[in-house]
Parts: sequence; C-alpha cells; structure tokens
Amino acid sequence: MSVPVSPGDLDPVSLEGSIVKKWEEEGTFSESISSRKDSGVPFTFLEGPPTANGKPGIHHVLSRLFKDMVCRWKSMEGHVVERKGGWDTHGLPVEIEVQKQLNLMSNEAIEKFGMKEFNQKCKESVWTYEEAWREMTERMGFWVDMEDPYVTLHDEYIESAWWSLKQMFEKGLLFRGHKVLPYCPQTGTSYSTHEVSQGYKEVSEPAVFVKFRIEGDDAAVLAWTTTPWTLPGNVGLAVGPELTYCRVRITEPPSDSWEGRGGAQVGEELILAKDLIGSVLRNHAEVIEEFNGSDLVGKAYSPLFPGAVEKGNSQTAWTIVPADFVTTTDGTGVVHTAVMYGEDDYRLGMEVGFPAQHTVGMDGAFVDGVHESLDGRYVKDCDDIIIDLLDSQGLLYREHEYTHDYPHCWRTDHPLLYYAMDSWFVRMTAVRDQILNHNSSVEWAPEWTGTKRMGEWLSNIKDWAISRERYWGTPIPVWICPDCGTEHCVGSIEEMSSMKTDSSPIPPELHRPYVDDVKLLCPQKGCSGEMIREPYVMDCWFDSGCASFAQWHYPFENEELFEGSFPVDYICEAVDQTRGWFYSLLAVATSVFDEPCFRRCLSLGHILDKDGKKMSKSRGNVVDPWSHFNKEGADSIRWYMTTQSAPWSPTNFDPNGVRESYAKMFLTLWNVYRFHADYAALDGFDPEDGSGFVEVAERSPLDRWVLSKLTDMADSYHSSFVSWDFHKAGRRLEDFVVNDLSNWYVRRSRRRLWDEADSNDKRACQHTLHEVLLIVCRLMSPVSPFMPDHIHRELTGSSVHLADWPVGSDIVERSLPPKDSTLEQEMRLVRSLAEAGRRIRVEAGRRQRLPCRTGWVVGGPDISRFSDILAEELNVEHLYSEEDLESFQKMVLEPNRKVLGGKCRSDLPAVLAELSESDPESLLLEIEAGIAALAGYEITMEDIEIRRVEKEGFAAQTLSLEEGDVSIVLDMYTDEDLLSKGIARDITRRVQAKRKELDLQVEDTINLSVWVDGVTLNMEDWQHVISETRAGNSSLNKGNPKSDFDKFEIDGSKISFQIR
RNA sequence: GGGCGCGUAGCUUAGUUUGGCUGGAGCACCCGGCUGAUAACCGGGAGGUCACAGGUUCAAAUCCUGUCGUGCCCA
Repeated sequence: MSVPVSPGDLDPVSLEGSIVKKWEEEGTFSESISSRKDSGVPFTFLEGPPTANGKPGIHHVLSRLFKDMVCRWKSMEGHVVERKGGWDTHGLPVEIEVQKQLNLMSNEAIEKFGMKEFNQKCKESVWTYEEAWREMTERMGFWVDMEDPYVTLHDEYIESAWWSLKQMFEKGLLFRGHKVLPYCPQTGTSYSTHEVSQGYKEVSEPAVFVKFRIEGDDAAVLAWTTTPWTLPGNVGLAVGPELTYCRVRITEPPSDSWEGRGGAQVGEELILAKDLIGSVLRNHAEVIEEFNGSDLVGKAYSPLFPGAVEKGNSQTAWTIVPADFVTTTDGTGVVHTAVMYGEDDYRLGMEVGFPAQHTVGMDGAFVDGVHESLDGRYVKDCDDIIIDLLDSQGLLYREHEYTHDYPHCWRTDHPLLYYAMDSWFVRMTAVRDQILNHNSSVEWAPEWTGTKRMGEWLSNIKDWAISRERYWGTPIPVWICPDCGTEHCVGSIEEMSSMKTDSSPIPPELHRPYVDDVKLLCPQKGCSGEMIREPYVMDCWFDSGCASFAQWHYPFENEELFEGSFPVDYICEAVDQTRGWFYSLLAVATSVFDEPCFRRCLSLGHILDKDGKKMSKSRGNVVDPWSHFNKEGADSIRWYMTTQSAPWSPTNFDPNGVRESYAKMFLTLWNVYRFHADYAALDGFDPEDGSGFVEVAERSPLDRWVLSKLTDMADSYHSSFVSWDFHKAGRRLEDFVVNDLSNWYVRRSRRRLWDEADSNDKRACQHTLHEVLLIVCRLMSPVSPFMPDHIHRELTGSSVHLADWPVGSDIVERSLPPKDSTLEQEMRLVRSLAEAGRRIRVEAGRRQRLPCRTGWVVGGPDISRFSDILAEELNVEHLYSEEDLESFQKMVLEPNRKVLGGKCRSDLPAVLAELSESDPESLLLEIEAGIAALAGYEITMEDIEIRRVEKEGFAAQTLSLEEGDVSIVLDMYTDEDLLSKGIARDITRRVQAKRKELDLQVEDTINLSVWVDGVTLNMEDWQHVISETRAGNSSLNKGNPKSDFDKFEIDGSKISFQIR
C-alpha cells in the first residue's frame, strides 16, 4: 500500500454496500476470529435468540448493535470471539400467529385441524421473516454466524433441554402441582399475562357481601366477593391477624334506600373489620366487641354449599386462617378463599392445608355434586342463581353492582376465569440462596438491574411453572405409569428409545404429536404398566434458558466447546428480559450446574418514538431501519444510538438525530480523510516510505499537540468502554474529531500542505494525519464498522477489524503516541485566546479581516511557540507578551462560597454583602496582613478568590483559567496601511468565493480586474491578492467601472471586480 | 395495586454518586463574523417553574417524603 487515492464526495450507502461485499468476499468476520487463535484467550458471547416470525424493527438494531460492539472491541483486544447465531422458535406467540392466520380460535379447532398439521404450520411460520432478519443483520454490520445457528426446534437442542430437565428431576427439583391462570373455557386455553393485558375490559358485575355462620356462635362473619361463582368452592376465610375487627349488633331495620336482595334482622350479629363498618353496613348497628384478627383464627364456620367440596383429611377446611395479604382498602377485611380460583387463594390453601378440589370443570361449568340447581351450568350464568340461593338461606347481607377492569379472551370476548391448572414446577425456592449468590457474581450494567430488579425478584423467588397446555414447543419428557403412578423423566433420545414399548413408533422428530404416541415400559419392579407422556410442552423461556449448553448439543457433543465457554463472558438484551431470558439462564444454570451462566450482562433501555411513546404496530410509529440504512447509512444509525444516551436509558428515537450524526461525525471525518488523501495523492505521499518519515519529536508543536490529544481521548474512550459508558466514549471521540482534529488541527495545517515544495514540515503533517486517522478509525470501528474500515483499508491496505486495539490490552500492544500535557495546556490557552479575540472584535465593532497593529497577551504561561498561530487567528500584525497586569486590568475578589458557608453559616449573606462593598486592593492587603474581617468573621486567602478584569477603555477580554488569569488586549487603532491590508483580504475572499461559484479548479489561473473607490490599496497588498487568487493577468484601477462587475462596499469604500 | 427506571430550553441531552461560583452543550431560530473547509466553523442573542408539592440545609437540579406523567416487569 502506498499513496492514497482521492476519495471524492461521500456516498454512505454505496460505501457501506461495498464494504459488506468486501467482508463477504474476504471472509473478514471469520478471519477476525481465526487470526486471534494464537492468543488462545476466548471471550464468549451468547446470542439471545430472536423469533423470526415478526419483522425486525429499529429496536432490534439497538440490541444487535451493543452485542456487536462489545464483540468487535474484544476481538481487537486480541480475544477469540465466537458468535453463534440463534433462533427462538417455540412458544405461544408463534401459535397465536398461526391461529389467527388459520382462524383456529380454540383448542378444539386446532385438534380438529390436526395437531401435526398445526405444528407444521408453526414450524413454517417461525421462518417467515428469517430473510428479513438476515438482511437487516448483514446491512447493519452485526457479525454473527448465521450459517450455523442454534435453533430451539432442532432435535439436538430439545435433547439437551430434556437432559437438563432430567438433572432437575433427579435432584428432586421437579414436581407436579397447580398454577392459577387466567383461563378461557370456550377455547380451552390459559393465557400468559402478556396476552391478558391486551384483553382488559371495563365491566359491571354483581358483587356480594356474604354471611358465614360461625359454629357455636350466633354471629356471622361478613366476607365480600366480586365473583359469586367461586363461592361453592369456598373452603376458608382469611383475616389479617393484626387488623382490628368488631362484632356488631343490628339495632334498626334498614332505611328505604336499600337496594337489591339480602338483609339482616334487628338483633343479628355480624363480624367485620372496624375500618369498614361504615362502608359495608346499611343498618344502624352497635359495636359489641372489638378484637384482633388473631382472635378469630381457628374458628370454624358452616360451608355455604355443603358437599360441594370434600373435606378429606384437611384440618383447616371451613375455618378462619391468618394471611398477610388481607387489607381494609375494600371488602370487609375478611377474604373469601376458593383455593382453585385465585392465586393468593391457592398459595394460602397450600400453606394452611385447605382441600384443593375443583367445583368447576375445564368446560367452565359446575361439576356434578356442587348443587342441584348449579350442576352442569356455565359459571358466569349462575351469579343470579347463587345470589338467590344465599338470600333464601339468609346468608346474603347485600348485593351491589361493581365496575372494574377484568380480563377477557381476545378471541371469544368471554370473561376469563382464574383457574388452577395442573402444572409442572421447578422448585426454585429450594435453590434460592444459590441463585442469589450467582446473581451477585454477575457484573450488571446498569448495576441496579442486578441488585434491585433481579435481586429483589430473586429474594422472593417462586417455583417456576414450566409446563404449558399447548401444542408447539419442547415436549415435557415426563412419563407417568397409569398403573402404579411412577413418574419418569427422560434425559435423551436414546433413553426414550430403550424404554419404549415395542408397539410404540419411533418419533420422526421430538415434537407433538409424535412424542405423545411413545409409551414407555414402567421401570418399577413388578409393574408392567405402559407409561404415558404428560401432555404438556415446556415454557419457551425454559428453551432459551438452556441456550448456553443446548446450542452445542451438550452433553451429547462438543464437551470441550461448552466447557471452554461456560459461564459465558457477555450477554446483552433489552431490560424486559430481566425476568425473561436473564432469569431463565440463571435459573437453569443454577439448578443444573450450580453455576452463574454469564459473567457480564448489559441490559438495554427501550427505543421509544420521538414523543416517548412505545413503538407498536397499532400506533403506526414503528421506525423501519431501512429508511435510515438507505439514507444516512448504518454507521450513522449506530453512532446515533450509541451516543444518544446511556445504553440502559430509554431513548426517544429522533430521525433528525441520525441525520445529525451523519452530518457532524461522518461528514467531518470524511472530509478530514479527504483532505489528507487529496494532498497525499497530489504529493505522492507514501506513509511506508521510511526515508520521508519524521519522528514525532521532530514534528511541529501543532502535530505533537494533536497526537497528545489523541492519546488523551483514546485513554478516556477506553475507560468509558470498560465502565459500559459507550455513550460517553462516543461523545468524547466525536468531540475530538470535530473540534480538535477538524476545526483546529486541519484548519491550522491547511497552508502547510498547500505548499508545493517537499519539506519536513509537510511530511510531518501528512504522517500525523495518517496516524491520527488510523487510531480514530480503530477506536470507532466497534461502534460504526463501515467508514472506519473503508478509510483504514485505503490508508493501510488491511481491514480495521483485524487491527489491534490501540489502547492495548493484556494481549495486544499499546500503540498510542506520547502525551505532552504542557503542550495541551498551552494550546488550550491559545484557542481560548483566539476565541476571546473574536469576542473582542464583536464587542468593539471591528471586523475580523481588518488587522490590528498590536495585540498583548497578559499573564499566563509562555505560549511563544504558538504566537504565529495566535497572531493569525487574531489577525494582529504584532503580538507581544506582557507581564504588567496593571496597565490593562484591575482586580476583584470573589467569595469562595463553599469555605465561607461552612464558616459563617447563616451570616453568609451579610458577609457577602460586605465583601461586595469592600475595596479589593485594601482588603487583599488586610488579608495578607492577617487582619481582615467581614461582618465579624476573620477572612483568609482560603475564603476568597482573586480575579482580574480589564479596565474600561481597553478592547480586552480576561479568561479565568486554572493556571491563573490571562488577558488578551487588542489595539483598536486604524490607519491607511491597515485599511489597505483589510481591503486586500476582503477582495481576496470575494474573488475566491467567485472562483468557487464559477466551479474553477484550485490550480486554474484567472484574469482579474479590480476597481477601488475611496481607498488606497498598497502595491504589496495588491500583489498578495494576485498570488492568493492565482491571477495570471491582472489590473488594478481607480474609480467605478460601468459594466456588470461584482460590487461590494466596505468601510465606506466601493470595490468592483471581474474574473475572466 | 406492587417493584424498578425515567422526567433539565421547542427537540436531544451534560450535571445528580460526593449539595456550593451565573445549570453546560448540540439541533432548530435570530443577528454578526469567518471560509478555495463540509450538511462545516466562530462570536453573540433569544429560549429553563431543573415535572409538581412539601421537607432537611447558610445553600438543593443534586439529599428526604409525597404527587403527577411515562416506560418495563409483576399482579
């Protein structure tokens, strides 16, 4: 590689397209892995598998960006970073899509359609958008192996999942129980909370206050429910042991305003929470007795529907029990408990030993034996009958309409029933301490995701219901013997084959219905039963929770691969995965291996639309990534997403922000590169030609300055990466490129490269630009991999993604230029003074092109090595350094509020007032003498800060810097000579603009005629105009031309010119 | 209803850990300057109830309590 080629205008879309092609042709991705194999230090990444049954949106770009960024970065640090792709293919969302597509709105309909055919449709559906995902992934530059991904529906993957479940089974962590779920009897389907939340509707339903008659007592306990159909299933009442309850006696009949059925006799006694007497009772009543809820505990009452539920061997059925969830916000302070029809109810029932028996069938109708007028009827049709029954027995106190949001089936619109379903669980409560421990070993970003969101959730961990009564998923590998009840969990295909009965077919794949047909020989001695598989599939979170080992088909294959990559070093997904994938990974790894599964986890905030609203199809605010891929390009999107906010903060996606990243970061970088490449091409600059090399120490201070700033930036860029502050890193780099590199270094170096003759200084500048660009590209490339690769290839012939991380690591060498903080400090001052000079001119009304004869820098460190640069920036003829502050400045004393506040406390305002009125000169003398006091407080040097400001009448600005005050003072005097120079500069600038307008080449010469009126242009200034504008023939005339010349007016003089 | 985030100019944000000088930038807007340097750059201007209400303190965007809005998860 030698001389760079002139790059021309930037077209990000075609640039990125050609880079993608190069990567493909050259196999850059696999080379970036294989070239690191020598180091032998892997960094392992685990891809959280997406489901390809939906179109990828801009939010998917975000998580793929942060996965890619860290992997690319770690590769450059010398690690071997394998990235296996993955697809999540099971689960309810897939089934729902297919059900909608085929209009199969119930389990009955699915089974009629055929489970085999249905699952086939599901299998096809999960690949609907695979192509779109692959295209998006490739276009955005996410390097991941999609040729050999893991797929959760493959038999190998399922077999590994089976194996892991068997590990749990053998540890005694797997058990059968009930889970209360929202259930739709019309479709035979239970719902995930996600689905339920889409079906909430406001409804008015009857709610009732029911009397439960205490045995051996005249009183009844009042309880309230909004679901009368659960009353036959009542097996207990819960009270808050610390709450206050009252026994009241009805003293008068109700007023006329009584509505509905029910009532109470005068003299009847009722028990309810004290706080709720007023809102519940509609009769006048007197309080007879007051006591704690704990006093009620253990009392037995008469069942409302005797015989509906068998008592069995329960000691607690139809008694009052304590529960911590009882409140007095509504109801009566006594909670009716129907074990099978509420989550709290079920949990309480299991704790205290209520009988767990259904009064309602899966069809939503009461089972036989509940009550003669209820048996076989759909429960929601029975509210009225039940209320009548209670009323007729005097067990109803009151009924009323209750309006609330209640979940409904999105398919049939029927209300869902909370219903205890048979379910398999993993006993996570048994490994609570281990999982908490493993969780705390993870480096979480942000930290609170681990400690708060995950940690608090884990400390209240519940057993994990892993079975689903569904069709499309990993079949639960548990078989039960109908004869002896033995349960057996199968851990491999081989085990299943070896145990299956002769008449059972060999399933062609590990899915329903094929696996359902397999019967196993009961392993129990003396039993010859044929075991039948439990008809469930696994929660698809269990599938993805197995990814760390199932992706390798461990333990059946790839033992070394798995063991070398577990626990994985890095995972990254959006914050909603905390209780999703992050949890399932931890849960599986803990219960199978007693290990943490991942070492670092980046949890990302969501992308919202520009108004902070969630992106959703129905809102129509989903941003298609291609609308930016095809405009500003993937680099700009990635840069925008990285620098916009902290990775874990929710981000409002603003299309204009992408444009801004493009215009600012990439256009600027491109033009710096172009500036370098254009002149390098012109001069035949070859960075590898050792004879032309200039050592850094030999280069100009400007070069050494930009190299020092580069190192400074690179170091903080790196440490921000380490602390996950990618946004801070990116902003820092952008600031360097735009402000230091482009707006200062390149601007100040322009003239150095204009010079056509070869020189050390010119070559020093070219080497410097070359080196800075390479390091910038290497640092940027994990974030935005395209343009940096293009530039890097053009400048070196090799891909940036195979280069080493310039900051260095345990594995690769550091390659940053030396830092020189003195130089940086001086340049910071020079730039501040240049800015201050422009401020002076604005305030004094003196235009920039009109030179000043003299400028003075007062105070501060020696910056003489930059005085040429500063003089040019300030447009002054002579620049002097001046020690004497007094001639231009006066002093003021500012309070140090932090110190003074601590000392004077509430007298601070008085002290400040006295300070502002004091004479600074004499106060300072007093302080130095140790005798200063304000408002009665002794004042020392610590209490104040000295500042200097320019005296009036001077065109000056004072900067307060760490190293002290520095002022810039300009001489505002004007004479003919200065005016001539200023006019010459104005003419030059107008002519140059005209040249550009006429589309002339830089090296073209022109014929220039200029007329001036009202001012004299010195010959040497005119000569300057001629050489700057490359005027071959020229004429300078006095007066005004008649023809259509370009004209302008400056300082009252009229100037005209013409280019031919 | 509960847990965890977030709320700073029209928009995107820094500052919040560890309270302290006039709350700092960018985009957009206005005025001016500079430019053979680009959708660039520089100076200035306008734009802030730091979501709201209390509290702690000499001092609160920052700490505490509550409220509202918003997002995620759970119910």
